[in-house]
Amino acid sequence: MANLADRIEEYIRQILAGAEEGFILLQRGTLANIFSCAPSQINYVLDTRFTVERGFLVESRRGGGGYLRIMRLEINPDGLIQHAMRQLIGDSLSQERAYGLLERLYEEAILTLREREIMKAILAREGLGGIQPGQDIIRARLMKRMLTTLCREDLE
Amino acid sequence: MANLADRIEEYIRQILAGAEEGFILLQRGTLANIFSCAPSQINYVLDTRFTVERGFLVESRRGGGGYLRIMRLEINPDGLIQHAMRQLIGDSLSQERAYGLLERLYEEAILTLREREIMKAILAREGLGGIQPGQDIIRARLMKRMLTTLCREDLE
DNA sequence: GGGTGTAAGGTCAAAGAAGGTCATAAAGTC
DNA sequence: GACTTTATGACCTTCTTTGACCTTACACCC
Repeated sequence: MANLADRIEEYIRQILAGAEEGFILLQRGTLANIFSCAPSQINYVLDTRFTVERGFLVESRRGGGGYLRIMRLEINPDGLIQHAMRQLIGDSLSQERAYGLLERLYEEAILTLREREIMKAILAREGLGGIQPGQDIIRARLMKRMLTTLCREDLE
Repeated sequence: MANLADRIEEYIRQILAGAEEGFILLQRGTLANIFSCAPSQINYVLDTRFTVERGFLVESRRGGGGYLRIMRLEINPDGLIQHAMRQLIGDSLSQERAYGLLERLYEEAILTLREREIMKAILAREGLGGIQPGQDIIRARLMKRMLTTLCREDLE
C-alpha cells in the first residue's frame, strides 16, 4: 500500500529525527540508488512532502560535492501561529497547503487530533465546494479565523 | 436478495467489524476484481450503503498507492449529536441556532472549550459573510461535516 | 585566467496507477 | 407498464513515477 514516495518520506523523516543539529545532508543520487528509482523522484518527494507549510526547508547545491540539505524549522510555539498566518496563508489557500499546515501544527502539539480533523473537515474541497467567491479565498479566511481563535488567552 | 451490491456490502461490513481501529483500507480495483464487477460498482455500494446516515464515513485517495478508507461512526440514536444531525438534514442553519447547539454540546462535555470556539469562529456571520449560496446553507453543511467528524471511532 | 571534463542537482512533459462521475442499460418490484 | 434499484462502460481527475534534457559547481590542464 505504501507507495515509493511515502517510503522515501518516511526514510528522510527518520534520519532527520535522529539529527542533533536539526538538519541533514543527503545526496540525491545516493538516495535514488537506495530506492532504485529515478533521481527526479527524490525531487518529487521533497516538493510534495517537505514543504514550508509542513515545517521543512530544503536547500541544495549542484556540481561535485553537491548535496541536499533538509532542515526542520523549529519555531517557538507561541510565534508559530502568527508566523503561519502572515507567511503562509495570505488571501488564498489551497487544500494541500492548508492540510500541510494543519499536519505541522498537530506535530508541534498545538492542535489535538480531534481539532485537526475538525479543521480538515471544514477546509476540505468537498466542504467548500461550489462556493463563491472562490474556495481558496474562503479557505484562507476560515483558517485565519480558527487560528486566531486558538491564540486567545482565555483558551490556554 | 443476494445481489451483487448486497454481497459487497456484507463483505466490507465483515472486514470493518474485525477492525480494532474503527476503520479499514481497501483498494477499489482489488475489490472490483474479487467480485468481478465494474469498479464503479464499488462506488455505488459506498454511496448507497456506507453513508453518514448509516454510520459510516468514506475517504479516498487517487493515484499510485490510492485507497478507500472506510470509517465507522459511533452512533447512538438518542445522542445529542444525532439529534442535531437530524435537524440539519436538508436544512439551513442560522448563527443563533448553531451557537445554541454548540453550547449544549459543550455543556454535555461532547466538545472541549477550544473545539467549541474553533467551531464558533467558523460558523460566525463574519466568517461566512458574503458567501454564495446563502450563508445559512453553508453553515448547515459545515456543521454537519464537523459533527460527523466528532463521531469517528478512530478519534476516540 | 580560460577552456573543458565530470559530477552533481533541477525541470518538465508524458506515461502509469489509482479512484470519481455520469449517462444509460438491465433487473427487480408493484 | 411504470417506477426504483442495480450494474456497466466511457470518460475524467488526481497522484505517482520515469526519462530526456538542462544548469551549476568544481577540478584540472594549458
